[in-house]
Amino acid sequence: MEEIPKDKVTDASQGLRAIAHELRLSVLCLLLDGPMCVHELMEATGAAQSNLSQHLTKMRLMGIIKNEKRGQQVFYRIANPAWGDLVHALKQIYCPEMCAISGGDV
Amino acid sequence: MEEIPKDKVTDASQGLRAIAHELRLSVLCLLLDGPMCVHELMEATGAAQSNLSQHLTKMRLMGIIKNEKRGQQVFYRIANPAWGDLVHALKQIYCPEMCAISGGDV
DNA sequence: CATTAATATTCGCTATTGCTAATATAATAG
DNA sequence: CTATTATATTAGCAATAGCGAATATTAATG
Repeated sequence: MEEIPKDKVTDASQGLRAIAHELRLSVLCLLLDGPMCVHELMEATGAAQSNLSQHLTKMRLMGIIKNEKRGQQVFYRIANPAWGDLVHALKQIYCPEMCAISGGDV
Repeated sequence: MEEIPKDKVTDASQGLRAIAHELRLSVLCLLLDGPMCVHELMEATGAAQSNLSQHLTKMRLMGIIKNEKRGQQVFYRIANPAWGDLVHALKQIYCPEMCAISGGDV
């Protein structure tokens, strides 16, 4: 494997912390399907408004998601599509049966 | 995208927490190249023995790594190779220049 | 058995995280 | 301007995480 410079490991570990939370990971997964506004995320997750807002702020400050104001609503979207690959890898680990691996030697 | 059951999101977020730390992520990356014993990890990371041991224990309890005793040494290895894919996705996000994507439409 | 090397565990402390309740801001409607 | 809706921010607290120092355990060696 490639050597990763120390400061990149620092960045990456901080990025991981930003999604290493049940609610924040749920939000990330939801946003993989496209942008959503806060109250849509509230309904989808069942989270309290203040709590959700704080988590969204944290993810935004860590560069995971971006926001865009439209009228009185704020839409959030994933900043880098590569997070989709990471979530996919996570699925392979925690719900392999969902990934339905067609061909692979054990 | 596929819907992920809530309990799987819980598991996955806990798994992420287990690697969302600079030292633990470093250990994960090191172990991607193969098993290592504790003092090798100490040298490679520069971490204090007690501290490293605590982090290894945490990762082991979370099922990220496994250990095997050989003599008075304990070797650690990654429990699921799919963590390599996840680290790869992380590299795409935090050090894209290292991934040297050959062909890809922007 | 005594010593040393490798690793794990416990303790005490500080720092960080996560949550709720309350309050603030901003846009829109009337 | 007032009220309402959508979202953000702040404060205060409980829970968790992370660290070093000290101690315990386990295996090898003499």
